[in-house]
Amino acid sequence: MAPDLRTELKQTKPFRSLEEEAMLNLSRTAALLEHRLGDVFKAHGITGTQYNVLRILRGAGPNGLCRNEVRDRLVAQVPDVTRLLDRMEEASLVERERSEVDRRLVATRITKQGLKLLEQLDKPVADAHHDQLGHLNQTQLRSLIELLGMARSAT
Amino acid sequence: MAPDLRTELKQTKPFRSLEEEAMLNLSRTAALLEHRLGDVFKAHGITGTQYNVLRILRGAGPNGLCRNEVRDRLVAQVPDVTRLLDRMEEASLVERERSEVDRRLVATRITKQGLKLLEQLDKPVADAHHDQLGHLNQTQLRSLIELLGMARSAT
DNA sequence: GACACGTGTGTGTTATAACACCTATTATTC
DNA sequence: GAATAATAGGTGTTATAACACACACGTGTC
Repeated sequence: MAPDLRTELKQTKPFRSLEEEAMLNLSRTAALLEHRLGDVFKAHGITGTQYNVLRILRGAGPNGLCRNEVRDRLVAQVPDVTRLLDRMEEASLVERERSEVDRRLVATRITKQGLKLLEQLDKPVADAHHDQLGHLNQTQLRSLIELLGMARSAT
Repeated sequence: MAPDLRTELKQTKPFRSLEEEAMLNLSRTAALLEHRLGDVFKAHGITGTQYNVLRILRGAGPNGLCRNEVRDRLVAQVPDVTRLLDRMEEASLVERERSEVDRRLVATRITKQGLKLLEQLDKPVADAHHDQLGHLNQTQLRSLIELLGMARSAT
């Protein structure tokens, strides 16, 4: 049932190592699943990264977070958080206010409209996750999560 | 040792489902590993996607492949393969020639320079793979590959 | 051989990513 | 308390991704 990546990509040559095979499987799987998930976000006018920011800010509460804190909590590394937030502010999903205490800081908060959008997305996103990974049982999901965690913990 | 993603991202709320946790782990792991691998490519003036194209064309041999065949074999989905190949042709890594048999087709082949670059990259890329995933044993790598394959095979 | 259709490729445009650099404010050192 | 470093944020520019569209060629049908 589980398709072999080499067949999937019509590759003629075998992988040179198990590490290489794992890395390519990882890239392809992430790209495929993110692409499908991206369709859900796109239907609501945002990108996956923007969805991530909204969830981070919802979790942060009414005080909001400054730019670098948002950056550090993003799942994927984004070098230009300023303009990402610019676009979201333009879309009225977040609001920003310079701190009075430390005038270097700019707190970013999620707006009511941003919260509303997130609520609308909660179910379709959960459905998409279930569609894509629901056929793995709990043991398999836990094992996958564990192995991915190990993969990130290279010395 | 394997870090918990929730801690890693300073998340206050638990994941809503195992599927969600697996998806986020997948995205983050792929982004991290691809980013580090990207540094290797960047040091040689190309991107990860371009490296992928070179490997595809090396595997295809002297007849080359047409654009859509390249597109279908790419690990990640790229909508604009034409200009990707334009840039690589500009860099003398590939060459293109319109087919005499079917004048719609344009065969793309890897050049000697492209082959040379690939050879230079073979070792550093293998090293990077080993650095990043070498601490997993064979059983773990096979298990990871198997689970990722299953994740791609959603109905 | 004229027509509709499918396929392969390329183009125009906009949005975003990526990278290097710059400014403002605060903390630190002497 | 003046100089220096460190931190937070923003800007300018280029490259690439993403999307819709248009053109060229081949195939099948009548």
